[in-house]
Amino acid sequence: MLTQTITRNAAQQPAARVVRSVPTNTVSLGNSIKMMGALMPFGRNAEIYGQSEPADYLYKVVNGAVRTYKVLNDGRRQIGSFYLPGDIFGLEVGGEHTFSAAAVADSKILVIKRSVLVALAGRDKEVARQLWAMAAAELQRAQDHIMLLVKTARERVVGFLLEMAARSPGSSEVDLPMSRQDIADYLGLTIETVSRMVTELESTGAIALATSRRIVLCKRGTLNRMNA
Amino acid sequence: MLTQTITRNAAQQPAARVVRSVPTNTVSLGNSIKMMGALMPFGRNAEIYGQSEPADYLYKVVNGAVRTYKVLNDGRRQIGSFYLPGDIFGLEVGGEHTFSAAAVADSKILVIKRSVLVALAGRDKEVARQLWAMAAAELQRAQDHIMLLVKTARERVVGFLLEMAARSPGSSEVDLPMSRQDIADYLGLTIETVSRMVTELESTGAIALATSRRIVLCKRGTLNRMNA
DNA sequence: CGACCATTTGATATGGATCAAGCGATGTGG
DNA sequence: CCACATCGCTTGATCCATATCAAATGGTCG
Repeated sequence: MLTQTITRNAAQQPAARVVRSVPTNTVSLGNSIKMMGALMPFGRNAEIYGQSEPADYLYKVVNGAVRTYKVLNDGRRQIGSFYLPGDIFGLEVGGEHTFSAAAVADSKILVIKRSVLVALAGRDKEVARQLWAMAAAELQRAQDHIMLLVKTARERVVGFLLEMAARSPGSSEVDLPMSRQDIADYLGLTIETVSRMVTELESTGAIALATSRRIVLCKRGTLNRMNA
Repeated sequence: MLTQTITRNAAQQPAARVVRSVPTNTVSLGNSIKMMGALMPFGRNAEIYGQSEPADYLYKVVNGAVRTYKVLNDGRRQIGSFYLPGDIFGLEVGGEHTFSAAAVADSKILVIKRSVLVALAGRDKEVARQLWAMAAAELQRAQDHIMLLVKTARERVVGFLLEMAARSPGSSEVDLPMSRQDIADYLGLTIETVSRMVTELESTGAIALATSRRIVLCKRGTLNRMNA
């Protein structure tokens, strides 16, 4: 075992906790809610929040990408989810974060005070509905992840690519913001196995690599069939 | 692959959908809500609801045990969760069930109309809070499950036993209502591997088997350490 | 008692991990 | 602007954990 790769130091940006009196700008959260929030930049690998810190803020990815993850006692890292532009993360049901969060690439993140939103939800049915929808999305994500993790390496990689494609604007071409190591830690595989599976898919013509991070899904039927 | 074991027919009890004018009895749901519901018996392996059926009811295990699961195209079965007495299941965020549910052993299940509860939640803050807590528990379960699935076979089995122990009344002795096949399908392992790991744990004295379904956790420290 | 089902045990095969090295791109300092 | 270090990714060789295939054992119910 020992997938290692403990996020090496990094964090050159101020941590999210240090949100103080930043100039508030009105931005849309979810679909219809207009919320006050602070737009913060995070450098690649910068920590946004840590596991078991109080979950006082919600975050919306404006651009870039974010991963949530846990590091086990022995150093193995498991990525819980990736969040792409438009996605909201950091919503916890309990009082504190169950995962840590870090920027996968340089990102701009909208930071919203949780208490504001929760208070609002108490009065506004629509806000409450959206909070529910976020929790729902989170649960769906986790359940889909479970189904991925019991498959073969090939199926996991295919499943991952299809998932990313479904979440991307141009659905036939995927731009992966994360490294092979991130993918490996998400899929419970090693970096070598991920790489080999990608190579294999390419050699069968199921996908094509514009660059190692930019993948074209050629044979959608084949891929969908492999997704079992 | 091919863990197979497609739940063989079974279902000798009327399906839950057929809930009609059953004599309603008042029973406690969660902690404080008193709800109208129908108590229904389900025989071992009887289907309670099927995947992608409308989620019109909530269910509370009164006694026995329930599994939720999905069957993949190729026949592999993945169990999402086990529910023990006191647990509530069947709450979906969307309109329909994302898993199927079946009784692991002969069980009595309290069936509650969802619409009644949701309507009530609109008026009663406490009910709304409890619905939120249920969703939270569900998410927590899924996330814990993800962390289990990336571990070694030994760790998964240990993690499973500790989880079951934590949820059981007498915490040092566990009565497993489910078969080895159920455990295997929950952990993403084969029945043989589960059996071997149990045998191994027994031979090292970490656990003892009263019967194959009744397990005593002897060396809790050792087990916790293996749980990484 | 005998049939059936769940579980265990054994022998072998294999998918993915591990160890190791090579390669290409990116950026940095001289 | 080039030389070189670094980093991310790929490729290769080997090992090992778990799956697979097969059979024995044990418990339960008619």
